[in-house]
Amino acid sequence: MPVGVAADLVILTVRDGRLQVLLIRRGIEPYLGRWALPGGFVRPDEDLESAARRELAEETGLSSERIHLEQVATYGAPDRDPRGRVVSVAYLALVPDPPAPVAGSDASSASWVEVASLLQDGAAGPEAVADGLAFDHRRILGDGVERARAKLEYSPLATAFCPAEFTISELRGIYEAVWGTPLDPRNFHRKVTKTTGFVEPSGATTTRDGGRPAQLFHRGTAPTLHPPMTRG
Amino acid sequence: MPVGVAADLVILTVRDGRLQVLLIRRGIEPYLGRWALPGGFVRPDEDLESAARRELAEETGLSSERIHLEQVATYGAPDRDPRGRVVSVAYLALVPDPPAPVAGSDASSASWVEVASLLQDGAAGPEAVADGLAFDHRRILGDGVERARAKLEYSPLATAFCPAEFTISELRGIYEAVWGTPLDPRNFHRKVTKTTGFVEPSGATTTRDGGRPAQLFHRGTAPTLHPPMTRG
DNA sequence: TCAAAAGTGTTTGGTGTACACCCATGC
DNA sequence: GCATGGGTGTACACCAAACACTTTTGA
Repeated sequence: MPVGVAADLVILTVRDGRLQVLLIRRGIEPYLGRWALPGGFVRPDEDLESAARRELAEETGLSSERIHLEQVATYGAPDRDPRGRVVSVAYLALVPDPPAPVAGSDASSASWVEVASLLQDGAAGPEAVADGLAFDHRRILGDGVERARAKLEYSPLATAFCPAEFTISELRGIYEAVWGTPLDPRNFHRKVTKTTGFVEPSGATTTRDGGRPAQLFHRGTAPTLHPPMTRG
Repeated sequence: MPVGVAADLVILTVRDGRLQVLLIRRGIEPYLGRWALPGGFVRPDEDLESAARRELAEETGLSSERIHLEQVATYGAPDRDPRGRVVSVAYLALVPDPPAPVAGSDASSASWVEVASLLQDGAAGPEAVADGLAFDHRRILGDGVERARAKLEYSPLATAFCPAEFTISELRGIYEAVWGTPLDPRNFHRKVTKTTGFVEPSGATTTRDGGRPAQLFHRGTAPTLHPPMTRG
């Protein structure tokens, strides 16, 4: 059975207060000209996660080491790729805001696209993005986003969207963008700072968000959140 | 790149109040004579989940349709199988208590093994089960069990371990076996019956557990639990 | 009548939510 | 001073843990 194994990436970021995903405009058939998740085949002696990290570096130029990357699921319907049997292992990557708008490596171009416009209920309205994503990438994107949303509740994952130092407001902005709901700034502040190991004060302050100076924090060490954050 | 794609199964049940997993005694090299998770290669025109269901039926004789089955993760380290490159998609199956003790299809034998004895901290003590599981199956088992433990909290998954009709005590026994902690029978009863959509009374009662007759319930329709069950 | 398990009531402390209020800066 | 966002205090509702207590069966 000749089977290809690919690693596809759901690379998420929060820009302008909205959740966005990195997509590639396909330069070859099938699905020429359509948007697709970045990815590629796993090499003969390459681990699955190594392949995902390599693709991530190729597409974003990010020296992947510090980027959060986790496996989401594997997709293997026999007819998911018209070229033949391809099993795709999907990875979720979370990157802090201002990663270079990306350099197209081959004849394809990449860009950040708002997730909300891709996941409209119903089959990706035509007015959204062309005719929707290539292959089964809409489903993969949906699963990846759902994973991210769920993990924000019980893990400190939201900090993976932030630069090394951030304010509580900025962290709240991540939650609001990913969940799509407004949160009470005061209760959020209390909750985050009282959950041990979530964030730790760096001592510095900033006024970049306007108003009274805000304390800067960096990620804590807790692997899970007790108690969890609750969705609006 | 010649790559084999396999589906491996973590088949869990609760028997005698303890969490057990179905293992196969390997009849061929490599790892001849060692315990391993049941599984096999995905066929050319077969979906991944179909392959998992087929293996499940072959190993347990269970007409898989009503069995809970979900994908857990995919394992693809280049050296995980000495025969060559094999990427394995692991599935978690939960079966109600008394599935036939299994009929060995080929030269191998299958049996239920207590999970606790396989996952002792440290590298599976020698006294546990032979020299531990074949391949990277100990890790796969660990991931599968962790998935099950986590999902009991926020989903009605525990009912997948139960027959069509069950008492609240029996359901509690599932939680206690999977989590490995005792739960207060009174608070558990209240919590389960008050969480809408978790279980629904069938009207009948039974005294099979001794004492006062207990109401029988069947699974409800809620996909998730609000509020979640909490681990002791 | 007793043991055993089912199920209910009640108390108590913790936690999430809503919102009033004060603080520290830029303009 | 005033607008803007940062951060704290507090009242109330709800929920979970602990456990006393009643109910209904089999032996």
